[in-house]
Amino acid sequence: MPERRVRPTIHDVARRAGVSATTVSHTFSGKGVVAAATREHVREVARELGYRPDAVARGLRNSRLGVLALVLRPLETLDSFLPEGVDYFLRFAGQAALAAMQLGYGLMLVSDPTQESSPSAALACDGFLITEPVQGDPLVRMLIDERIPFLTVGRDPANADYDTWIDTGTTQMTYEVLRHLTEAGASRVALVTGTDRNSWNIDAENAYRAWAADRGQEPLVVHQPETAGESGGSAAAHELLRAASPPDAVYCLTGRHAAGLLRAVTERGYTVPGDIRIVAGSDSEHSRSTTPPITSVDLGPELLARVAVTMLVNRLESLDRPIPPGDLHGRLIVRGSTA
Amino acid sequence: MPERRVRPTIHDVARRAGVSATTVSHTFSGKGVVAAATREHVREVARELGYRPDAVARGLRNSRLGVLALVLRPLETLDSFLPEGVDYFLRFAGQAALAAMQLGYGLMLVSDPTQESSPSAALACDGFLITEPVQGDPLVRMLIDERIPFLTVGRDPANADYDTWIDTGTTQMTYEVLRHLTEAGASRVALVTGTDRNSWNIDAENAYRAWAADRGQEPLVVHQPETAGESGGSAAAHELLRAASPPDAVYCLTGRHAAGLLRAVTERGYTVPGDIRIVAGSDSEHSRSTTPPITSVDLGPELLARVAVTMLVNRLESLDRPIPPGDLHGRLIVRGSTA
DNA sequence: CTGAAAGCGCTAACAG
DNA sequence: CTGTTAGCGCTTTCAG
Repeated sequence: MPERRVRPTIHDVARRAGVSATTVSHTFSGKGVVAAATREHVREVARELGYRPDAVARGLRNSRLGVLALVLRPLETLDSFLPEGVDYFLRFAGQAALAAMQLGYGLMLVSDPTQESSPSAALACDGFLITEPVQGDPLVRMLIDERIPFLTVGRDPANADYDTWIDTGTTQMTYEVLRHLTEAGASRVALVTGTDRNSWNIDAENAYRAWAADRGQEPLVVHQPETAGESGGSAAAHELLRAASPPDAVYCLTGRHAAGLLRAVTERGYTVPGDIRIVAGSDSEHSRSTTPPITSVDLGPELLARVAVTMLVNRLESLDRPIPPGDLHGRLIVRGSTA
Repeated sequence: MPERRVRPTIHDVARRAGVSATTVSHTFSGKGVVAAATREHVREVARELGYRPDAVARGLRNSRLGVLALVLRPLETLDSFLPEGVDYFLRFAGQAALAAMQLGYGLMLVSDPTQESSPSAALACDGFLITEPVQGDPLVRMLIDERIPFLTVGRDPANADYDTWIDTGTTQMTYEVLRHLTEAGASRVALVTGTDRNSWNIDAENAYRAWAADRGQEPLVVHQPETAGESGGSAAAHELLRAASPPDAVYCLTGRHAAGLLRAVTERGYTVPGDIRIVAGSDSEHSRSTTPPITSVDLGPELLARVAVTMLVNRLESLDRPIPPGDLHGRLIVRGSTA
């Protein structure tokens, strides 16, 4: 490996400028008081030398690296080769990175740092963003214990010890979907959820059960691992069609389950949306490109990400930057599978 | 802001284990020689205390943070609110992050670190990945000068001083698209490129001009800024239709230009693909959801990202991990706009 | 095989 | 306003 050229240090600048290292430090950190003339001179010399403060050394002193960590929980349960159907997380990550940049931070994608295997740089981040923490999430626990600032998108369903989470409005959206299905002519709606114990799955199932109870209906719920993808959807289809009173509408929380279910019921000769209406809880390539395309919930990850980053940075810096306005609760995109 | 709980340091472990800090350091870095029994004991104590080496302090000594930086060049010229139609970069970033994780690295999304405004942590990264560097890219220059390992996806068209770049096969793909259009019945093909001076735009235009010259045809090229999006596509349409001999096929390198162009020509009463065939050089939501859907090149960012990360880490560690196999040159997805 | 000592580049006190 | 001093947590000679 080629040796890195030695970057000029604060001492090089100090010597060349005829001042002390402290003065250089102060002119760059803006902390101490430096005469305007001195400051100008130091800046000038630094520019000549190509000096830039070293973030690592700086971070060592003030434990502030200028980096936010992003943990995309559900990605960790997914296969290594990122399948289609996870638009949500990529859109979230991309937007979060941009927002962080604009606030002067880097955004690092990391896997769970409670795992020994994770890059140790993860622990050095200034704050954490966690999407859809799982029930009793060990990372949330650790961050609380270590007093590291963090924010979760969706809450840890088993942890009441923190309030730094963003409500993604799953309950409300579930009712909206159920209403939509009813209006589209469905009389018996089933639910297919994933098996991760996160608030998304849990809140949706609770809302569904409450709704069913309200209507005096027997709830019809199937669980399939998120990782099962389309074949999980197809398995759910078989299970549902065997039921005592089979559904005429299915709400699948994941796009891949929905796509698999659509294919399975179609192959069995049912028409969609004639015999069975289908809605996906997360919009994705998978839901758009089927025949018919699947009515889906667009969770609006872009806005969610911007809001989350802004809130976290506000916490980090005890500031009050305005939170980007807008509805965090997603919207239903009606397509052929229910229309 | 709450004060962080003090993490145990190497000294805490040393004291508790009755050894010196050096020994602890050695057992964790694997560098020196430590008796097996001692090593076990130290590990044990460290576990009790919840000790994990501090990546920042460690990085200070050996300038190795365990983090890869990813610079998505074209994103920087885009509006802050990430528009639809940039699937490519998000898919690339997501996959790169996963690949990096699996090799024990974090992946940090950063903006150009030659800019003063960028988070200074950016400079501390061990290696850089740059997608589509621009002509005479200042970041590439800087990385060469500073001897920081890097890899570009697409080359810097004006910099022959490095060979650590991945060929995305733009030239070859351009010919493939032109052939496809010809086979679809086109006799006069125009090209719409972006204005960023990167190898993607440049190679495509060169290939197109060579192809036109071969056929003794007058080339018909329009440039529109990437940022212009759909309205850029619509502007291109107006320009092309005014031409002395208007095209019966258009190859738009960006998905958003293609979508705008499709709309504009349709509004003017042309049929697609009857009167005009359209191909987009980059697959995206925009190209899929139009009527008709637009034939597009899927650049395969997932594989590109995995290959790039693996190659970069190999360089960093002077290793020879196998490069994920597969064709890096993208594939054409034929849709209604040419069929 | 183990440990003492000397920093990596920077910043936080505190004196001048 | 500026400089001196003393480390942050870890690694690295180099002697035992």
